[in-house]
Amino acid sequence: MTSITLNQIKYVLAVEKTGSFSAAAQECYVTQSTLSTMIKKLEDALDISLFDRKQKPVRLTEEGSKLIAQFKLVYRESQNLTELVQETKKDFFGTLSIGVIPTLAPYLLPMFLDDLVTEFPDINFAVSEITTSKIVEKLKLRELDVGILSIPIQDAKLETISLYKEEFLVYDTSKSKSTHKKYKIKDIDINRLWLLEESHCMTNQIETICNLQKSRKVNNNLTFESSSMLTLINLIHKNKGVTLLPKLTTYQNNLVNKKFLYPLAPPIPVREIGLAIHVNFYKKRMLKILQKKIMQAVKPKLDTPRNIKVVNPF
Amino acid sequence: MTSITLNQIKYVLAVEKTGSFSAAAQECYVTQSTLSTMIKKLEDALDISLFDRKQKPVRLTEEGSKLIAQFKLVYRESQNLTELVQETKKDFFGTLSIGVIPTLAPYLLPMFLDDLVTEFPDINFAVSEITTSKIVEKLKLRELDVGILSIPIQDAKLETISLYKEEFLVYDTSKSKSTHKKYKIKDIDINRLWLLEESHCMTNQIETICNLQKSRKVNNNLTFESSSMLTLINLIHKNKGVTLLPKLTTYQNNLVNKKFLYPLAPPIPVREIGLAIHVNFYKKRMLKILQKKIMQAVKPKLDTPRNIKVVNPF
DNA sequence: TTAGCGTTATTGATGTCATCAATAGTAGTA
DNA sequence: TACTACTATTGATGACATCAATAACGCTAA
Repeated sequence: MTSITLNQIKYVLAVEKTGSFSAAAQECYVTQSTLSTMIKKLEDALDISLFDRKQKPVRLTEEGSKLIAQFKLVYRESQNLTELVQETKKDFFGTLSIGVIPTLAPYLLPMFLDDLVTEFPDINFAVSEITTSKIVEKLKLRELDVGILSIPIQDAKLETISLYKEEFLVYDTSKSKSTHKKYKIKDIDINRLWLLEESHCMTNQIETICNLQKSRKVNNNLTFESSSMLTLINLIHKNKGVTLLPKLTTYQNNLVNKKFLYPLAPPIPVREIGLAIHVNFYKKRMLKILQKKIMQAVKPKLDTPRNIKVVNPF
Repeated sequence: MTSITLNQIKYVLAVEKTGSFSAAAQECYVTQSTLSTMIKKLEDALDISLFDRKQKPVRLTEEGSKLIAQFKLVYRESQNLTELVQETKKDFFGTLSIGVIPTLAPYLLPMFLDDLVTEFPDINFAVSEITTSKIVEKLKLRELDVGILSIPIQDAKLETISLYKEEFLVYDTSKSKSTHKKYKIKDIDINRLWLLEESHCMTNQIETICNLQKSRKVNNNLTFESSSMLTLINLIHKNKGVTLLPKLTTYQNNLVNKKFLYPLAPPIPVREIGLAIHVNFYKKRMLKILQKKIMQAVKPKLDTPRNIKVVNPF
């Protein structure tokens, strides 16, 4: 024996309201025969006649009258559940912990974070600036919800969502802009190349672009290790050095002097930035919001060149 | 998009309670895969993850936690509805209007009515003693719920339920019992035959049994019209008359002298008594109760002879 | 590191149920 | 009697729930 369904209840209430099977069927967007069959099926299951069809309009039986209030209550509460679901989906609440790599945080976060925090006041955003390896580790331990980093990353337990592609520009303080139209990779004076310490993907990416060997030293008697873009750029200024900068790092960045920026010749090396989550991450809707906010903030500031080469961060 | 079903709610509550999909599946008497699929289906429809499967035991998500109380409420109210249905089926309430023919009422009603009224105090029994034609008319007008009468009756709008068959006995006050073993139809002295007025089925039945013509007078200068069995029998006593009596009229009836009763030879004429209702009568459960009560009261008091002939009441 | 175990997810086949179109049946009216 | 409006019934079909089998995953012990 099958139990009462909410659909059947809906049909019963429609007949009670309209006093007509055919009108009720219209209200429920089914045919009259469907509604007739389903109400009969319910009556048979209950072993109770709910309606007296011979009366015009159709009326409840005495037994039907005794039950109708409870039918209404069940249906109302199920509607309340549906409404509560919709409200729950509208309201974002809880905590979203975000890890951002240091070569992104200073330029990307200001682009969207204030807007995000304002629009979703009930969400507790916990943002930390950590390297890719830390992000991966914490994601896997489920101590972090989402990372914003350079992709692809290869880990079976993680999943990534692409946000945008960002070209590398040459930042060469030894030259003036009028000298070169397009800077070729081979034009880079690797003896003046400055990089962040090795835990940064961007470092790996630049080394890949320039075909550099690992464990390279800048000068014969100097080992430079810093995680700070600020330090890096100031040293470049002082020593007429050169490095590669992702395009967004140069956007509205007073630290970077535009006259030392050179686009590279195609295929233009780019880094791809995305979100990373654990495969069983369940706050999917917050993720979507984050994704949307970032892309909305970034897209107007980036062209997407045609002839590009995504540089692997490892 | 399909809406939430009570079955899905049941599954969700079982998982919330047990903290395990497989345990919940057992509780719901379905396989784990069914339960897993259906909960996933619900989550997809709602676009909300209700459970965090990675925790052991399985736990509600924050969103799930916000919704679970309402899930419980809907389910509880649907259970309340089911319980109310069962209660409604147990309780008999309202009015049952019963029409009984006069040749039955005096002997049949005392057999079961007190028992019936006592057992179902919430039912309002409205019993009236009226002839078959009045019963038929009122049934069709829906002014009467059920008639107790001699069947068959032919009417497309009515439906009958057989209760029992009741043999006719000869009641002949001119003879002593030792004279005849079995009374034959042809032995009836039709000149001393007394009958009720013509609106009574029993009168028609006796005339059919005895092959009498209609509009017959008892005596040359006397027209006898009465609806009262009491009058009939008293006149028979006074005039050494004869009539046919259904067997139940003779049961524990001090008015009838047993020594004047004679069984008839086979094929024994019988009248069949039954219930009549309108085809759209909906108080079926009360009807069943009435049927049961009558048959329980009558059956021990009637043998069912083998060689019988049902006499049509018309 | 591997094997084993317990648990959840997925998939294809199958049974069950809801639905519709067509039509029968009913009652009322002109 | 014909027509109309309404409810019931029936067979075909599409949608859905279910199961068996197996994959995938995580944990633990050897």
